[in-house]
Amino acid sequence: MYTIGQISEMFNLPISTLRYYDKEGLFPQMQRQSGIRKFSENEVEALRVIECLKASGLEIKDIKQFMDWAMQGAETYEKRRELFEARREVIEAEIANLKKMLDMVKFKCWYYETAIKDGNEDGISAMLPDKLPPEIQKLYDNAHS
Amino acid sequence: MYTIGQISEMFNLPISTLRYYDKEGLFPQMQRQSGIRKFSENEVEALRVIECLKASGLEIKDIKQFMDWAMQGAETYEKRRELFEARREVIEAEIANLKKMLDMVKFKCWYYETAIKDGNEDGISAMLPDKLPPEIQKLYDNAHS
DNA sequence: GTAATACCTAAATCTGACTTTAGGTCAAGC
DNA sequence: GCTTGACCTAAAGTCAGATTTAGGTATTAC
Repeated sequence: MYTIGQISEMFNLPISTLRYYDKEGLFPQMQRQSGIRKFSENEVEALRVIECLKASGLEIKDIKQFMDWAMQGAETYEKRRELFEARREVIEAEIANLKKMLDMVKFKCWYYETAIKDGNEDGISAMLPDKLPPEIQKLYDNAHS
Repeated sequence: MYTIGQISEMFNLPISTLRYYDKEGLFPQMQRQSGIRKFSENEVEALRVIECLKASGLEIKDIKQFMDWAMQGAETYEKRRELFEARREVIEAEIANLKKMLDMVKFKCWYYETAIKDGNEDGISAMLPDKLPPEIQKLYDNAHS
């Protein structure tokens, strides 16, 4: 059993955020001892799921919907499975997009390193759009596809 | 040269968003013809950089700062390089985190598939935390590390 | 016994990133 | 000549996700 302060440190989340999540109904099982929240393993696992659904772009109200389904038991297994299948696709798409953005950023790192060495961007401009060094060309092409 | 409507379709961004970016100073070079915005290759490339910096979590005002640096020329190469180096670290960390979240989501997909097959969660509970099928155990361990 | 610390609530406030509203210009088609 | 469509502005409005404020309780430390 943990206090809200311990959970705040454990997950590196402000206490106010944990209270806000509780108010929004994201810990439907949480117990209290004379008004004070008691976070058990159940809430710790809930918080891991919350972080994961949040990272996938799900809104708080939809995370609450999931928690409500979880309270309803076996009859909502299918809905919950579908939710996670959908989040899986969203996260996979987001990783793919970030990899593309990362290639743009790596290209820009090379770009400014080179501009600093040269003192200007003229040499780089002359190599655009398809006469860049092979490794850099790959980054550039992916970032511009 | 493109109109705002063409750019809106090209980048799948609302026209109001493009006007907002312009108002915030993200297209410092943009020309106009009798009041109407003319997006050139320069602005198209700026928009690719905006999308990339935005994906890395940078705020609009900091993207504007970058555009201001770009207008100042060679004296800000080093600042711009540092910015992209920092964004690179942020994006790499975000990809690593999303991969962990993805493992949690994959674990949950398996969890509910299995619960549906079994009609309950009892069999799964009995395997937790370290007697899951090997592939699933990997997902679970990574998601809970 | 009183000061510090950790918890509590309800309600107001803040923030960033848009989006909508209300009103206007301008060129093309009928 | 007038309607339609695509553009324009400034200012107000929206929204999610917190965070802050203002007040209170309860336990421990000195």
